[in-house]
Amino acid sequence: MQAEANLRDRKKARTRDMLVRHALRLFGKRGFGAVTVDEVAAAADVSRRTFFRYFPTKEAVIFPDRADRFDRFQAMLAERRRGETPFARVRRSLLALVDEYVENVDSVVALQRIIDGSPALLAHEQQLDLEWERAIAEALTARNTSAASQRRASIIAGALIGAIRVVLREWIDSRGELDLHTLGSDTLDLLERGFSRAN
Amino acid sequence: MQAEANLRDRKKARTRDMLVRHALRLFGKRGFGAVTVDEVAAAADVSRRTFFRYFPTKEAVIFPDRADRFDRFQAMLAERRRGETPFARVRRSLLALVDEYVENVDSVVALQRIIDGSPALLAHEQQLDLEWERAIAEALTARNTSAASQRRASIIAGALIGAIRVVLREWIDSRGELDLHTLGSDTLDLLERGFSRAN
DNA sequence: TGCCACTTGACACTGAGTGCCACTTTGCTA
DNA sequence: TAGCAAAGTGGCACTCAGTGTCAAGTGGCA
Repeated sequence: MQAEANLRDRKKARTRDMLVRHALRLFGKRGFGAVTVDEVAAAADVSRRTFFRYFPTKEAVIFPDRADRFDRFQAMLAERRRGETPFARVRRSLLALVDEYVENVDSVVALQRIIDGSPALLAHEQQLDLEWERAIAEALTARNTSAASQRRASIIAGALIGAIRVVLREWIDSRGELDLHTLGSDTLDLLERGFSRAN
Repeated sequence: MQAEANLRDRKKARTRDMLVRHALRLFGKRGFGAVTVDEVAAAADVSRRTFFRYFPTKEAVIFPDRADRFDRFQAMLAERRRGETPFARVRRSLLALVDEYVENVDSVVALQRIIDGSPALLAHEQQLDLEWERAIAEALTARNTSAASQRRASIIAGALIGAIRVVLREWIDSRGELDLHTLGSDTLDLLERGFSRAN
């Protein structure tokens, strides 16, 4: 993104990276709850106060680049193709993210192990999903802005996120053994066709 | 439940009730974040330490009887009727809760207003939904215990909870103007028949 | 080089949550 | 009904997350 950056910015990026790296290392070794922010800061060789200048909370250091992924997802949603239904656009955007996950199985699995060890992190993770739900709901609303239509879009978005959460969880629990692309595709089919149909 | 209770138990119930009552009052007036546990405890005329003997966290005092509702839901799920499909059983159990909500619109709306004012409470609320998701997934699994079948049940449960969350939210935002029973029923139809069908 | 803006560290403070212990209240039995 | 054991409570000290403030350090740029 920012190929050119002055020394100041490079230092900041480096500090941030150090904090994330050491946080993940320590949390992975001893668990999220058993490591204090002081320790993370000390490991990254900055003061405790500086940690909180880079991350608003202790939890936030665990989710350093979720915002980027979300941005990519939104860019995908914005890209409209002729003859593509709103739902198809959401499907395409979601499935496009599959490769990102598959390519990083190991780190995703390791991260999830840390998250599962802390209710605070699990809660934080779910909060982040709300953004996705809103984005999907918006993408599905199209131009028809009747209240009922908007409601329907929101409900579908909620169901999608709920289902996707489970699918990702299953895939991670299988340590990447399952085929995430098939799994995701089947799940979208399931929701599109309805539970009552044999699929 | 426990019609007979000795003095000790009655005192405990009373203290707990006082804590909940004053917490809701103070949070409702000034917001969750602006009220300290000390103040709640003082209002209920107990020590801060005692507050934490009744509730594990500050958040917990907001959700005092969710466990009861969940128990009732599970009891409903356990009640099997002949010729009833698993999905129909879930539908019946969910719709049975509608009246509970409708009867208490005002307190539900007031509570939601408090919850919406605090990310911590929103997160806590979502965590509680996971129990429901697990219960529904279990109810849908029936006897077929193949991995694929269990996965399908979990996915459907996730989608259901995701959709229900949105529906409840819409209903609360309407301050109970919408017909929750119709809304819930339509939503279950939507999921059962699939998004692609015109409903 | 020197000035300005940005970044950092140190310190003090608030509030949530926990362990511990002494004290009081309640239940129960001899 | 006296007295003991158990349950409940208050107070205190402590850890840790998170915030405000300010002085000192460091890089950008003319």
